[in-house]
Amino acid sequence: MNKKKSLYLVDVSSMFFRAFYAVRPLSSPSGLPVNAIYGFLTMTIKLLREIRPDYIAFCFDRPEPSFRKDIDQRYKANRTEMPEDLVPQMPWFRKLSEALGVKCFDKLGFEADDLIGTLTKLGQKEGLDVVIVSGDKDFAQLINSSVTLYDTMKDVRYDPTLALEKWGVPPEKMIDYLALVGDSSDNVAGVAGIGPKGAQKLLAEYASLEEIYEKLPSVKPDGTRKKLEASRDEAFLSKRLVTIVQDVPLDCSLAEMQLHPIEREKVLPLFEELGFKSLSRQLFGVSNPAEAGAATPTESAVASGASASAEAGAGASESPLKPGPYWAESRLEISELQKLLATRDPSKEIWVLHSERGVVAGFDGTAYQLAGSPEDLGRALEGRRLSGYDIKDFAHRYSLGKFEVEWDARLGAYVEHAGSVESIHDLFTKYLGLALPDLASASQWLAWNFALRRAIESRLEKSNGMKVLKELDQPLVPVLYRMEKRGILIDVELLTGFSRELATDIQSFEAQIHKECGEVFNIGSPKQLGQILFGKMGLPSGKKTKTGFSTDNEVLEAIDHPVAKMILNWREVTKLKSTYVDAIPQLADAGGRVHTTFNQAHTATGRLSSVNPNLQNIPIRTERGAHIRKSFIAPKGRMLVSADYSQIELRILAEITEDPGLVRAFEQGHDIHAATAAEIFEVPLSDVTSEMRRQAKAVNFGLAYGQGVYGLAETLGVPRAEAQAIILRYFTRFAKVKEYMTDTVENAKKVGYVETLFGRRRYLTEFESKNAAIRKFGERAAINAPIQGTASDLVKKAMIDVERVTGEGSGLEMLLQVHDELVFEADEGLAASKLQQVRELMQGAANFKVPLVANIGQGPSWQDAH
DNA sequence: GTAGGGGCGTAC
DNA sequence: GACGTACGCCCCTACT
Repeated sequence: MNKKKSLYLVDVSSMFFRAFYAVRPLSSPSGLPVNAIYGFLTMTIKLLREIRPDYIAFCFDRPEPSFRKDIDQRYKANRTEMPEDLVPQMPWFRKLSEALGVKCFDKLGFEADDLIGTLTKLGQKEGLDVVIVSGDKDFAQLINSSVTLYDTMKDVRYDPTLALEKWGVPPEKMIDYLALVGDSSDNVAGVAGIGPKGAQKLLAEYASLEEIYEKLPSVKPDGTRKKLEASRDEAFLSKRLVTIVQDVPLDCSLAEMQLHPIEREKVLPLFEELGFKSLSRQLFGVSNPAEAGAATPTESAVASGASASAEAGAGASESPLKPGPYWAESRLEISELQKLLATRDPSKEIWVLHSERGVVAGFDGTAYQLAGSPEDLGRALEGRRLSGYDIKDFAHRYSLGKFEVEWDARLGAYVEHAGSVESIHDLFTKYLGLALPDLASASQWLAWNFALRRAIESRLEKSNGMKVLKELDQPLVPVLYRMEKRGILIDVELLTGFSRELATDIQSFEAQIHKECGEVFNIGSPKQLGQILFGKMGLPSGKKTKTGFSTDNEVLEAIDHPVAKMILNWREVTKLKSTYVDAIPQLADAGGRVHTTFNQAHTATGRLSSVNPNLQNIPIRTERGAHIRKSFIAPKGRMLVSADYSQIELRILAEITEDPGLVRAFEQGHDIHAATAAEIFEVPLSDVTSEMRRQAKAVNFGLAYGQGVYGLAETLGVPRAEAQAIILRYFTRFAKVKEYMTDTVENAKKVGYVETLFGRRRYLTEFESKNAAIRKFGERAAINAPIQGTASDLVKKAMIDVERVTGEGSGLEMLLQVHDELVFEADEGLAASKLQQVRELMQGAANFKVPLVANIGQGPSWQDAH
């Protein structure tokens, strides 16, 4: 888990070219185009803060031609002129690099590649891990056991093994490979007619270009020998051109390449000139560091047993890199860790932090850099109370057993401000105003994590978010961890068979559609489909999208032509096949179980989301969809159990609004849609027709989303006036609901956020927009978030309660959460009282006036459990 | 070859 | 523009 020091060598030209194309046109206050500069800075900052090299150098090409032009006049002669908007940005790359404290190199007569080659050699001599940052495959020739090539765009690090896999030749043959293949972007000819495959074949047999030509007579007299003969001179010339020079006379020492702290007084004026306000904020936090909440990282008051001699370290405003050593530091074998913890109170907090540099553990005033096997770490932490960042992820990485969460910074930040929380680096910036906290040592890692905790907690206290964090999100972590670890069994054979059936269906639909349309085209391309249906066939087109005709379900359903039906069928089957039937088995483990990951710090409302695979959108509504639920099964001797809340969001709407009509309907246990229909159509419950109920149901569904007249009219397929009338009657009968909507929006505009009944906040900035559509969107989100969010809080609470009476050894284990539904695996002979207990815990998850109702079903598959 | 936006469709 | 919250597939574009 401990590493050699690293030297990062960056090929700057490849970086800014990528940046130029990747970032939309931007200009500075003075009109200078700055998109490439902006992209370059984003990439650089990311590299500095997330990778944190020990040494780093940026290498630049010079505008003058290099020695390669003297070897061959054609070299790089095919290069198109630099884009007009990039030219004035050129001087800035170097200026900014230097301001950021990065050593820069260029040299007349040489290219960046040669400087990188030379510095690579230097780094190796010094015993460093050298990482070349570039997307250019030419550098593969430099790869060896201590040199890797890092393509930031693809986030791949090529070591000798990966390089062999990628280019089919080992790094030491890469020069010969390039000489054979050539490089069209540099106008290096190579051997005409020989491409990657041919070169790989040759180099599998021969050691080098020289050997190939020495033994040319032994090369098979197929086309290859002729091609080689014809291009002999080009091949050797190419080899000279692609060989990176490793002994450029450079006067430099390693010390100069040490990563320096960013000096804000050098950088800020440049950023200001360029108009990079957001980058300034990102790098340095708010302009007044005092506002950042914790510019002075001191020891967290809650940390158990931490060094008592903590003193305030330097504030971010003085030096963003030194939190000061608050903790003693030591290296520790995990076997030793186990001994150390043996006599320690398990309820006392232990910090655990995972990073590229390994694991840091912290307790009793000491930060330990751990060494040893991941499994041993899992055992050593059994039954402990943990603090860190993304503990669920940590638990999976180190196969934890039982544990509790004292503090999870990812969740803390999420509860503090709902919305996607991805990296801890963003949190350092957001809460501490730090661009580059120095995290080189275990104690520094811990010290900054303490500071981060203090900063987030102080905001949580102000917003009353602590309760949500401590009572809902943190206790949920071990529950979700176990659910993910268990996974759910799928019937792979059933899916395989279904996949074949779907393939046949797809073929037949395709044939019919192509015949009907009179030509073969890609039905999956909305563009082609639109042209055929609305252009060629003249069918009635409906809506437009940004790029052309809309071909969505709604439009197709309105078309009275057999081909429209066929396309709808085709869509359904291809969707099911590609998204579910074929994709899910690929994610199953050896035992046929799939393990989703619940993202607990992502949605705007507090809901969970599910990825890899998403098991929260498994089809259910159509007949074919139900087939897919059939393939989620329980193992022999067990059953699947599904427990879902009935009408949870409408009940919450009733609870929040205290609307007497709505509350009464639930208290009396009426069919809520029928009861709503009775109210809005002013008929006795017994006289409600199915059409009235259908309309009321649509109104009920639309309500929580802030649906308007237009939307309801669309859903119901009635004129706007009629939809308007229905809504009007609804709001007359359920006046408190109307009041809630008005009040919520008004209050949200005033305070900038909305809250769930549990106190979870969602901040809304849409009201400040000049765009009316965006403001309207904010209003609907304000109406919806408390409802959806309260439901989500409630289910989280239920899960925590339920897990206390279920889990390993109980005969009933929770596997999935689908917003208002919990899915379990149960022993076949499980006592009915156990399920009743689950039901009651769900119904009692909150102390509401409105009754909560949960229904439980069971069966051999998820489909049957409903 | 590939990354990202767009279109679309699935769930609650 | 018109219904909230998600994830993920395929297509297309514009880059390498």
